[in-house]
Amino acid sequence: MGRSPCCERAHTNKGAWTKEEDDRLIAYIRAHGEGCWRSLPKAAGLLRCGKSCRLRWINYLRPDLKRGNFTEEEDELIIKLHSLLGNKWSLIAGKLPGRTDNEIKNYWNTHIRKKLLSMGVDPATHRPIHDSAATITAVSVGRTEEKAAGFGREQERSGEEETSARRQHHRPPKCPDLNLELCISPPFQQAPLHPI
DNA sequence: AAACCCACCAACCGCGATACA
DNA sequence: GTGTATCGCGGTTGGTGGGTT
Repeated sequence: MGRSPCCERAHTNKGAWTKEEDDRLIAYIRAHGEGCWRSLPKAAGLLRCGKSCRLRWINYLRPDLKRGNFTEEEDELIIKLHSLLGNKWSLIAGKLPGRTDNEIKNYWNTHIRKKLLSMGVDPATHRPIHDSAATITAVSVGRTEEKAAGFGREQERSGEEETSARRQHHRPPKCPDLNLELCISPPFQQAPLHPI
């Protein structure tokens, strides 16, 4: 037996969201709050699967989203956090109020990667590209050899990988020399939307 | 002006983790 | 303790718009 589909595909919309769908979703969450994504589409009168609703809300509709260009400070913070955490985009997003994991992931892949490469830094390992033995990193934060080897190999896109990052899923990063006070929490806490 | 290329980003997919019966 | 449903994450895809030839 396989995993059951997350939604009934025959009766769900796909692709770009319409204004009306956005409005419905916003209105529903304002009234009832987040949660129970599975049943939300039906309750909100949306022909979407719960996953899609959740993504749309988190990545686009949430009122506390910052949007707009990333600042230099945000750039540096992302690089720093990535050197420590690897592709743990949700954790990184947790340290950047108003930014989403998807947004940061996209930004990394389109901007920061190139920026680091142009600086001669391997975005996967945060080491100088032609200095394989060096322990110097692009950012001046402490990190261990073990982490350097374990993180960021995803960029090879060879199928053989995807592994290390995934295997470390939800495992706290080993950073004995740093206390970033990492915790899993929504990127930005505001007063609850729903009056309950 | 048209065709092509490229960068960006919203959205989807698959899977592991977690909750719950 | 086990099986199933649901959530949440990271990787990937595809549409679109802007730039270039």
